[in-house]
Amino acid sequence: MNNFVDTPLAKQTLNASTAEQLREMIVHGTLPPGARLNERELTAQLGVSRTPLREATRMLASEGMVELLPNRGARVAALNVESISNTLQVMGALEGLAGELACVNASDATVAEIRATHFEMLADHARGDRDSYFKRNQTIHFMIIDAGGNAVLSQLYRTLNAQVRRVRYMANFTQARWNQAIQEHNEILEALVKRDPAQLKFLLADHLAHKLTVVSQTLAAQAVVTVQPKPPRRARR
Amino acid sequence: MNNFVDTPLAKQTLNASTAEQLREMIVHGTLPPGARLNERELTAQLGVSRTPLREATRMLASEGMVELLPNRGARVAALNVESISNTLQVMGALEGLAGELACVNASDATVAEIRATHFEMLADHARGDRDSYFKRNQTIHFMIIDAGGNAVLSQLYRTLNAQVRRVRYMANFTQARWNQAIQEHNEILEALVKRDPAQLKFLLADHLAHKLTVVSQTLAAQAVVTVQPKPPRRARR
DNA sequence: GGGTTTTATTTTGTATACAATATTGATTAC
DNA sequence: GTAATCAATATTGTATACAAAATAAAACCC
Repeated sequence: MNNFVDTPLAKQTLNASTAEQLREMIVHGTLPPGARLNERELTAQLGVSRTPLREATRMLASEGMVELLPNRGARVAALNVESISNTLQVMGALEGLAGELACVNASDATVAEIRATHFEMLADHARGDRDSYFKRNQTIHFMIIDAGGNAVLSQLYRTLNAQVRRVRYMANFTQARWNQAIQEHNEILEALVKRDPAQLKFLLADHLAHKLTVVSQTLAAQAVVTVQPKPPRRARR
Repeated sequence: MNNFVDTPLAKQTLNASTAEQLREMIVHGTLPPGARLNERELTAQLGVSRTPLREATRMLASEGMVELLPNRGARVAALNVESISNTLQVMGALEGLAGELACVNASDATVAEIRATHFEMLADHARGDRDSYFKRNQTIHFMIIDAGGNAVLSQLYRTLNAQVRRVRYMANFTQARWNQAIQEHNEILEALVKRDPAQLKFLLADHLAHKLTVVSQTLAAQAVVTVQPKPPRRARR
């Protein structure tokens, strides 16, 4: 029941794996919002030539992860409150749809699996294991999305989710909010088990709206985004 | 109030303009669903080298317009009932969200402009001018989407819409359905003017559900998709 | 003839080379 | 000193060259 199946040694083209690495670096914050993607540096760092690197950046651009500046290369997309708020709004609409679909389309086995994962997440909460909780939480949301059986929706949701993951909002995640989130998840599961589309839709949208609040606060606190320092330049003859 | 502002002679990079041309060819049907994108042929046809062409196909792949087959190039994404149905469902959710947002965020001037365009569309209907109607109809939907003021949503909607536009469903668009669509649009406008989010959301989702019906019928009629014939091969010495 | 292996050819993937644009440091003018 | 200008350099955009894989024709076998 793992959605991230991809044998680590799976042979793929360089542009694809480069795209993955770049995504990783952007989500992880190694390439912070606004940072220029210098081709010379990145090719040296990733050990590939410019061709696959450029193809990768083009893909990321279409995903909204980077911005293309004609004749001036690419930079990591900014991460302001507005863009994240926009993204979360869209994700809310998608989750709502997914919830409706899941109530209709999900097999009993799938619902059972979501339920099981839900309890594992409760265990994470009880232990106070935030890292594990976040992963499990993500998994549950992906499971609900996928349970809808709409591949376009699943694909889109993952792309948008990667954007949001760039915000590191762990710090602003208080115990009180955590407890509340758990309560929301209990209700979400209940609606799913009851297969109540309207209710599940509402709960998921509501859940995401709360997330928006937390993320907004975090972004406001983080204030201005990081930009990369510039290296010195070789002297002229 | 034109959303398609892009000076035709605007100087941009070759990969961007190539991507546009490919999109055009795919939406227009020159490159039918399932067709392989032969780089040699396309470079000759478009007068560019492989580098910008490949960057363009990578962008289209991330948009969902083409599929990438490792070591076997790219082909135009298939157009079956399922994928289109999935896309329209997502568009429905997005339109619903946009409707809610538009009721809250749209300026009176914007609503007035949408209203004006609506009447022009009624004129198209009265004249039986289908081409003009379709364009105007598209414009109105884009206007509502944009009126929500969520750039992520607007961008996503346009990408998905391009997919759907690949289905040529003119034939299956009966006069009865046309009349009904006009009636739906009347109600949509009314809800927008009244700024009733819930109602507008419902109507837009409903409107798109009807569109799904028509498109599904068309696809069922079109049956299996076109594939390109293979050219003969030069004899061996 | 039908199926399999071998070899030629095409096609794609990646690296590099060249061209155009942008940037930056130095130089100059005031 | 500051602003404008200019030239060196870096960076990006595009074309081509080379390598690897896939495909298709031919040769072979039975």
